[in-house]
Amino acid sequence: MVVTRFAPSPTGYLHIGGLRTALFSYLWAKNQGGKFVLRIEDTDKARNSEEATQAILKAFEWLGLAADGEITYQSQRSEIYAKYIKQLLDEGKAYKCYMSKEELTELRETQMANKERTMYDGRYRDFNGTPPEGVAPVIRIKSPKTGEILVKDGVKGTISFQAEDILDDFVIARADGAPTYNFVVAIDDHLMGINEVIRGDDHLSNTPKQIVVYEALGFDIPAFYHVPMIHNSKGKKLSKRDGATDVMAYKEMGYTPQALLNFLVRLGWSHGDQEIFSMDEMIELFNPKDINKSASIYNTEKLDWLNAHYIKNTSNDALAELLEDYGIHLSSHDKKEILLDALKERAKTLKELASLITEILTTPSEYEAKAVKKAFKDGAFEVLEAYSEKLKLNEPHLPTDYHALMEEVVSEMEIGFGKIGMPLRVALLGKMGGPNIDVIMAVIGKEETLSRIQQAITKNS
RNA sequence: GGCCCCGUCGUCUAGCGGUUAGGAUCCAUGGUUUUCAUCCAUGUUACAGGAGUUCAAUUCUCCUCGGGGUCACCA
Repeated sequence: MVVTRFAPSPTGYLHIGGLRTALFSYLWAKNQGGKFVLRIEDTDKARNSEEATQAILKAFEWLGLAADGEITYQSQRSEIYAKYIKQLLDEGKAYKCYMSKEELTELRETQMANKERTMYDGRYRDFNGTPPEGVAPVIRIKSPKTGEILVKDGVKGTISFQAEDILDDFVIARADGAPTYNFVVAIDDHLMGINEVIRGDDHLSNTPKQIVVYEALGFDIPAFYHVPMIHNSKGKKLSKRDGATDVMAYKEMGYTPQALLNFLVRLGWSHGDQEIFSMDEMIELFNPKDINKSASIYNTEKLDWLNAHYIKNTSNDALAELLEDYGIHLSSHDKKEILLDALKERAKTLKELASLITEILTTPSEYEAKAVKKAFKDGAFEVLEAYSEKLKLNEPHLPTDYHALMEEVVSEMEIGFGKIGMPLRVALLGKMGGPNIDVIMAVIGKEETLSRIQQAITKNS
């Protein structure tokens, strides 16, 4: 069974890049009928926080991505790691290194001065003398000094590293006993049964080290898929400084989970010419072998388009529910259908939709000068008065009813349709743009329409 | 700097030796709309460069250039 994972370190909110690798992992697990598990890498007490973990979980919840099984916290597994450290020590595959931090720094500086690769020189690898006083040792693993390390990657192909180029006896446990990242990752992935690792390609150069750990421990090496980075417009790795990378900020901006996920799945992955993917389609069609090799630049133009698309194609009931989070309560509004039908194709975001709704439902407090100048001229008020009179004598309900009354006025006064449309629009909204006027009137009703017309005339004569 | 990865329209991408290099987005223009938006149509724009292999290279190989990632007792 395929088991994939998402393993964030809780140092902050969930960002776009993390979400995309999480999505890929999720989709592939589901596609394979496997499991997608979540592991919180909270070994660095200084930088981690419980709030960050909660923020990540909250984002997952908003997006509807659920992890299978219990969440694993590395901070609760120290005895497991200690056991493996002891095992490697006992087997002679790891050793204690008594080099002080000062000595290490000194070594590095010398190497840099000689333009050599900075690496640990292995001075305690075969040490069996008396350890120096007052130095708490770190544990280092014995890495191969020569030879080829092959990383079989499902995205990039097989990558070859030379041990002498990249490896040294790296630290697997700090002086305080805490294990390091490359060590625990290998252990956890193995223990959690993870056999397909999908992660950012910034981890590619870590992989040989993890392979060293896998081999020392006799574990099977999982399949790797290193997905390219998402870059900012400057071509650099997307970071928190690049504006909205907090996934939850997208909710605030009015994006739907569906649009965000669809946007992300197409960043670095494609299925022919298809642009729109439902969650079911993503699951059915996703395959990590189709992931791109090159990094992509983060640009939200397409996200806006997708979001508009999904808003247009969401049922009014569902929209009304989504709008609750944006301060719009429509569930009991009797003209909900008419209103949403008219507005949902005009908004790129739910936030925009919310403000469009507010705009219509609120009596205008002011009138745009330009609109007034253009609409309220030569006899415009007479036409408005005529329409008011017509309204008072009728009981219109639907947009078509209001429209019919407009037609009557137009034909009785022998004027063009523009002579009533424009003034009415400005009277109702205070500006030029907007949805069909008959729709607006039907939504706000006869009384409010009459009152807005009167107010417009009073305030603008 | 060492090591590793990458390089098709501005952006997201299709392509997997022979294509008028396709789609989407963006932008522009036209149509629809009393307005705006939607929608529809049309259009501008790309194989980083150079060698080689081949009857034929965007596609395969090498080099150059460009970009990125990584080199911790951080994850």
